[in-house]
Amino acid sequence: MTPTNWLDPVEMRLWRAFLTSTSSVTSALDSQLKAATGVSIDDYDVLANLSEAPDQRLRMSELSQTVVHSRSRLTQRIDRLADRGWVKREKCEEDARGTWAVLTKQGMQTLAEAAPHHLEHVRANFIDHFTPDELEVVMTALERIANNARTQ
Amino acid sequence: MTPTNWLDPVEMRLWRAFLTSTSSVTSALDSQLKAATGVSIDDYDVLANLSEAPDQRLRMSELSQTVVHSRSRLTQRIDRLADRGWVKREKCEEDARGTWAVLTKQGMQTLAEAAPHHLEHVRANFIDHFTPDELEVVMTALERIANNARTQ
DNA sequence: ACAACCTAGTTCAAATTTGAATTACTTCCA
DNA sequence: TGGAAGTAATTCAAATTTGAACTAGGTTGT
Repeated sequence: MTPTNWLDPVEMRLWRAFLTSTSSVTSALDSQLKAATGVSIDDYDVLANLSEAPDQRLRMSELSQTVVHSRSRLTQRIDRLADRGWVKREKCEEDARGTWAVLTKQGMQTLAEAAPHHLEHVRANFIDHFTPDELEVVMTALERIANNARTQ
Repeated sequence: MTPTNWLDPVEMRLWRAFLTSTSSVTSALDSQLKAATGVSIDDYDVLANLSEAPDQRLRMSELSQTVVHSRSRLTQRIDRLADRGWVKREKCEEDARGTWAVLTKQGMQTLAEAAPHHLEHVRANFIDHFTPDELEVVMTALERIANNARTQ
């Protein structure tokens, strides 16, 4: 076995900053969004992705990848969103194994009401702290990371 | 109420990249680490923070802030780590309400065994995808974000 | 000295997530 | 064409997280 390739101090700071910014930003946004609208950030993420998909629908497996949920976790989240009337399931014609998750009118409305609050908080907790230059660099780098993970 | 301050396309890409890179990197690292060592990434984070603290101990409330866990979540995580013999609790002399979470020798050993695997994966999934310039910029920006959240 | 308020940590039940097992289809290929 | 292997999604029980309520100390002002 090769000797451990420790992180140097700068690498370590980057990693720590990533871990901490990640969890503190999402936990702050989650409580703010829940308090204002009753929607969790994971719920919001599902609704937002559906709202932008063609015909406001995505296959369960595709949605589970975009929101980074395990299949069973997504199944159960869609159960709850369906209970609230924000999403419904439809059989998939092309593949009888498949299911579409479809955003309902009510779900669209909920999203529309939540969006202004949420975006305000996304700005306050995240976006507004970048300079324009940083924004570009960080975006590029994080897209590369996200992309790499997606294709693993 | 003021009109919604939507994210422009670049801001949106940054936000999406952050969300996705965040969850896919942590979920990949978590499964790799669990598979190799039986330690979750949250467990690891606790052990690593304790190992670097003076006298390998931190007050529950301080630890809960650094690992971004609610108090009850940390209480229960420490319960489980204590069951495994990796951490123990000690009464705090200065403040009778307080508790120290203390890394045990066994916990230190577990950490030492897990570290090489984990660091390798941190490199493969994250660090190695940055150029040196990006590394600096992203680190600075994310530290600002993390810091801001901490002092809210 | 004591009442009102704050802080540290835990407890408990309900909600959510995990992960292995299961069901029901599809695809591949001999 | 049939059966082995793969994919889509769900189910279920165990593990974890959430959040409100609680216990026990501290702190402050009068």
